[in-house]
Amino acid sequence: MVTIRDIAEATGVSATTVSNVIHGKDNRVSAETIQKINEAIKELGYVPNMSARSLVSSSSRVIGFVNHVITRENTNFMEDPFHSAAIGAIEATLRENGYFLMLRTVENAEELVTFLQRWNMDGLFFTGIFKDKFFDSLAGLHIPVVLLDSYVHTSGFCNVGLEDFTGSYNATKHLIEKGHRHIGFASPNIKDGGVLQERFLGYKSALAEAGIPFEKGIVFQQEMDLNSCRLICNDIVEHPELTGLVVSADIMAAGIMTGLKEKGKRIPDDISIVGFDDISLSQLVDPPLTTIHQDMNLKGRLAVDFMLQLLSGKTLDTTEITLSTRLVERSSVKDLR
Amino acid sequence: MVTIRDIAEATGVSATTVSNVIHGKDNRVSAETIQKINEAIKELGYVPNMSARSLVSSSSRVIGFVNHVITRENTNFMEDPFHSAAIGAIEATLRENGYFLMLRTVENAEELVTFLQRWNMDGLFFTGIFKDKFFDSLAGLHIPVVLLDSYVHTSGFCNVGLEDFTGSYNATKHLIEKGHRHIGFASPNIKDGGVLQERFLGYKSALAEAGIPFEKGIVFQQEMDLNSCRLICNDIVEHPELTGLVVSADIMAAGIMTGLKEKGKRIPDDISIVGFDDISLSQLVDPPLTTIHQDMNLKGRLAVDFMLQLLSGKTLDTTEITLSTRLVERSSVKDLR
DNA sequence: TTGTAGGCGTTATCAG
DNA sequence: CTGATAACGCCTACAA
Repeated sequence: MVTIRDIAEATGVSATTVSNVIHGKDNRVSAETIQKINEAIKELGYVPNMSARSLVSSSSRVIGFVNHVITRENTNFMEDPFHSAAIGAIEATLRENGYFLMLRTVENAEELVTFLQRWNMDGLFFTGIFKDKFFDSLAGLHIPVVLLDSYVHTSGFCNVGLEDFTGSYNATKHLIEKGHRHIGFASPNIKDGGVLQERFLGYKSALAEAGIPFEKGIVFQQEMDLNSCRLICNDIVEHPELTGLVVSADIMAAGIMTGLKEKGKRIPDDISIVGFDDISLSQLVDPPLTTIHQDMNLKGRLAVDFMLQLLSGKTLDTTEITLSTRLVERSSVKDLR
Repeated sequence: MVTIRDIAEATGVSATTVSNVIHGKDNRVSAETIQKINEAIKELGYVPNMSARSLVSSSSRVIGFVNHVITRENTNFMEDPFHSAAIGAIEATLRENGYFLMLRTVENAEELVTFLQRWNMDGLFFTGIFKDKFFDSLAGLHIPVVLLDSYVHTSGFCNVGLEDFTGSYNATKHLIEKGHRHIGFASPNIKDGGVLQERFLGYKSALAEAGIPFEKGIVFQQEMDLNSCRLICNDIVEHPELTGLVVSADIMAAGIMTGLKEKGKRIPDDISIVGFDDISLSQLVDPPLTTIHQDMNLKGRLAVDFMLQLLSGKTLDTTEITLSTRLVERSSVKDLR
């Protein structure tokens, strides 16, 4: 390993001078020396040792991407196409700015704090649902934290979110406007304070506004995989009055469409479906899915924007961005009027 | 930050002793002291500083996951559902074994080496296509390297791959057995020495074996997104003799199915399609896609197995695992016989 | 413009 | 059993 001292010896100067050149403190070093040192750095292939740097400067240039508390065994947190899209965007932008990305799932607050301290992370991205209690342990750490899709309003954290409520409200309203009156709601397990709850509330709100009584019996909660979707379909066909379904995730909508078709139901003739997310999949299913669009790449980029500002020590004017959604009409909704 | 010295002072022993306890060198410390120290560690919330540890031990417990050389702008390397699935599996297993995962895309060998040295990584996962030249710069680094889906046979690296050739051969053969004679091949851009090339060769081989002449004109290469697939469909319909299509990725197969349907073609009645990968999507499209199955989670886990063995300094009996594939018959292939 | 000294937190060596 | 000491590579005063 080539160290700063090797460069110093090779060029006949002190380590300090080399360090100064590396950090661009050009006013303290003669142009000639700078030249010489830079050449030696190239020549010998010097690369700064981040561990050493991190140790002395208590900044590591490492940013963590931490994923929700794992509940089930076997949860592969990358399976969600969203996380992956966001992470990709985040890695790219972070890299351009000289930061490094560490990926981590944690099961509890303790693990998280440990993780942070081990590497004295410079910042943290969070996604998924956390209890408020979870965040309390973070509050004392004063390190930049950017949340993705969080509804835990802990002060001091930035958040890039989505109009989940409105999106889902619009999805439901769309069905209502097309003449539907019996509209179910399907979703992965709805947890308190999460994205899905907002979407659920949006659905209920649209119903209420239209004077349609909410029925608990037509809210279906299951995992997102295909077999779970098939289970939901068993329930759905027990409700022949249903003409429409709001689904809080496209993947699930696709699964339900498949399940329904297997049972001989036609979409949208027998049941209309509106999804959420507008992942590429929604254009690939048959019929193409009417859904609520969101821009995940943008979400990732904005999250990094926040992070970079936070890291640079700026005080922010806003700490909360809520991206808007829009309905994308395709062919999975039938006009009943 | 609580340091080892804080613990030492709190318990009235030396830093060395604390260090010994932390590393389980119990034979060198009295049971009583151990007890005391462990309590203090809990009490004060001591967490080892990895930077310091890494600095002195020249091992960081950081494993890098490096993605292919980026060619296009805008390439979001997480968009491929495979990478994400593999990464998830890798992170989980690595974590269980006390390692940390850093994600990184690099554009050239220099960047890679720099990245490695900055953190003196303990190991490296690679995915995507690299030129041999790329690896040469790694060879001198003697750090454990595990490749995913590589066909660059540089000695000293482990690789977890797939029977790409055979899988694609079987896909093609399946169509032939069902009576198809005019079979096209669609794929993302086929690069030399990559997975896709193998799949392409498998296709050609099956053709040759059946005495079907290979036709360059019915090999379609495009990006994987829907619009590119639509472009392919324009070409496909120019070849009315085509009854079957082997597609080297399910996502693309799904896109082509959509494009074809938009043009009024029925699947499988007008054209039969066989995909590759068996991602969940393939069960969600209509008709469900006949495809070549592979287990991506397993791939990730095996890759970590390799890595852990390498890290423990073992000499391996095998350095190459090739996972097998199998044909999953669904409904996208018509029997022409 | 350049150099010296001290220290970041940890571990290994060697002595008590 | 326990502890002092040096070293890992780098950075930041402070001196020269």
